[in-house]
Amino acid sequence: MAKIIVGMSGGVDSAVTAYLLKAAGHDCIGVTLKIWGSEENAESKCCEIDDAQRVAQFLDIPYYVQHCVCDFKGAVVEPFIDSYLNGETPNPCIECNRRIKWAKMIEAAKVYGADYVATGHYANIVKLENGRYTVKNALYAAKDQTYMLCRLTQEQLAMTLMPLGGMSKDEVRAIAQKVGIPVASKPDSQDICFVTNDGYADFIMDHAGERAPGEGDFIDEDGRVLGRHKGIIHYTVGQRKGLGISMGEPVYVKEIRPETNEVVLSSNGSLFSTTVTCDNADYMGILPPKPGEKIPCKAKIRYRHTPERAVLEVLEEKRVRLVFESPVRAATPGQSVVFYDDDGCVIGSAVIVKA
RNA sequence: AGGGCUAUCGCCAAGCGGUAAGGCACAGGACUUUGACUCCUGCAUCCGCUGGUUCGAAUCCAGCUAGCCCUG
Repeated sequence: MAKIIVGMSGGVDSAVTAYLLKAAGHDCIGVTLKIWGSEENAESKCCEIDDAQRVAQFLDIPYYVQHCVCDFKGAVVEPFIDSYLNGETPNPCIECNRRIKWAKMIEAAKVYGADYVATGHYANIVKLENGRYTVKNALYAAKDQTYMLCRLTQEQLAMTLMPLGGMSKDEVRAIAQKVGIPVASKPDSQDICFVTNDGYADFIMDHAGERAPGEGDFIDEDGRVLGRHKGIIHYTVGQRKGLGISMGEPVYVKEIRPETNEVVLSSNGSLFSTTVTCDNADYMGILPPKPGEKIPCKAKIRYRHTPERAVLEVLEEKRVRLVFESPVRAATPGQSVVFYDDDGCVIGSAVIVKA
């Protein structure tokens, strides 16, 4: 029997996690990180305190709320905005997991003298033969969340439990249903949690102030002006909808150029690339490799992308290049690429800078 | 000023006397931790205007209007 901090979002997954651990005889403490939102309403979808509290009460476990709005702003929201202003499409959840969620839960574990922290993520934590910890694909690929967990540290992984890694969403819901957990039929959350109602663009415009970018030109690959865009932050590479421009055939965002405030449009065909250059590399299942090393792997270009065969080439300490066996579509600057081994274990990750 | 050509949904575009294809864009929905991709559904009772010929016209005729081209 262990003492475990269970991160509770107010959703079904974390509720079932807490239930399972308690049922297994562990001493659970529910914790919700209040990450965003004002006093009254407007809570983030990642920390619906009311629901989380009801679940904790139902399960009869101690429950605490940890306030970390300030840290969250600095570690997640600011970089998120900067990234968009820079023409990228960030994955804020990845940074949030490492720098806020796990950091805070582990802090709480120390405070409450807990041995582990647990979450309702669909992933498995494994200790490899080389002694390192990593996350391994969930049994059911549809819900696999290893992508968002790719930057957790060894220390964090060493004391984390994810009991849902071998379960399907249906099984989890069934358990919640059977046990009578209050949020059993609550819909899955999606979208970035702190962007509540207005959507990304408004959110960024509200927070960017002076730096908010204005309208600019849509151009084709040869530089010809095709029309006007609403501002760089409204677009992401590979996007088709919402361009409002009729070319006879579908056109997609190929590139975003913050320096000139231009958005380059192209056909679907020219969105594919075989090599993807990344920065900010981080390693999980292996020790950081040396420049010049080449590591065969399977890589994911975005959250919903089935891993594809590639070779990871280490260029510099933090800089890598992925060379894919077959071209990948719309590699997007700002998005993380996660490399896996053949067992579905995370080798490491990096952030795309250029396709 | 003469001559020629064109005028169909926001854009492109079929249609050639028998009762308005399609693509793009757009809207709604499904999926989704990229407002992404993808998928599903919807989207001109009307063919520049006015008359005429026909059982029947966007399709033929006349006039008008607009745009383009050529010749002075």
